Amino acid sequence: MESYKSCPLKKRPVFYVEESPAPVDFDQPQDLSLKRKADHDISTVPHKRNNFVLDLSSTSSTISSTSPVYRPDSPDSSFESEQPSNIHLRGLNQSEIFNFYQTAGSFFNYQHLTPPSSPGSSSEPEDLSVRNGFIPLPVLFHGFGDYSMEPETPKIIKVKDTPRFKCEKCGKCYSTSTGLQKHEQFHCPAADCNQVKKTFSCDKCDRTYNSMGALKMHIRTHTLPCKCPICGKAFSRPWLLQGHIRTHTGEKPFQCKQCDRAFADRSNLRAHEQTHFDVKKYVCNLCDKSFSRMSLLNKHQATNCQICVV
DNA sequence: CTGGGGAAGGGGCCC
DNA sequence: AGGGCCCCTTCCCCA
Repeated sequence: MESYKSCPLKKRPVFYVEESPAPVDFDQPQDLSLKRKADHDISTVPHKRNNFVLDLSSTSSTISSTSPVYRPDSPDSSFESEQPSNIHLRGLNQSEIFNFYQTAGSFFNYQHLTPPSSPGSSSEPEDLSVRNGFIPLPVLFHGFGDYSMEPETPKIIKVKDTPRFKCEKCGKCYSTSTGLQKHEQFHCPAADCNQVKKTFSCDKCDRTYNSMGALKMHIRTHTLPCKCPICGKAFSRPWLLQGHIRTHTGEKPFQCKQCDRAFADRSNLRAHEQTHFDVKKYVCNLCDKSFSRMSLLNKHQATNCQICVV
């Protein structure tokens, strides 16, 4: 059983529940949209303590619910307040129970949902195939008090288990392509597969970045979309152009508090301010001489520091 | 030669 | 996703 507790809600795998008595159409891609469907409006749920029954004894997979519809993927619904209080399995063999856990565990997204042993494993759970006609989950949902084993007359809703965006490596399902891309790129901390993180490389210089946004930002250094209206010099970012324009206007908005000097660039002011200190920011750890800039320290250590050179 | 200033590049974060 | 901003860094020039 995978836990997605550490995943942002929208990035968790989503299992889709559709209110319909029709047979499951496994050929159609699952609609995993986070947008609330009109016929699934959570506002129609009269109470939040639902009894769910999964019935796989018929040809179509169904979940029965004593309440109209539970929509865990509704963006407006609170996971904490709208969890079903009971789930009952009916007509399942050991393998089907295990499969239910594999899917419903992600669907309901509760780390509290303890899976049974996989079929054929050494630690077979007790035979729960018949127990008042229903199979209770060994561990239900913490914090929801009603653990009655007797569901009320169920309303049948259909379950589709065909994900639209599925990770081919680990099988996790996502509601959107971007969700899957994020998963493949960075991986949920709770994920147990070990894919290599995807990188985005620049076609022009082969530099690589760990996000498309970072790559796009880098590409601007090649395209240089920001042009100076005065001299025509091009820059990668607007604020670089802004700083450049100050060289034309002579504007120096960053003034030193220690002296009267002013600078067009904040970083240059910061470097200048270091010159006022007896002990400057960048200290040689061998001879204790300090410098206002790292470049000076590096230069010192490379050529001038007698201790370093020796 | 050294230190400082000017200009610019670029990653990361926040909105 | 993109812009703005912060911060650090680098390169070049000059006194």
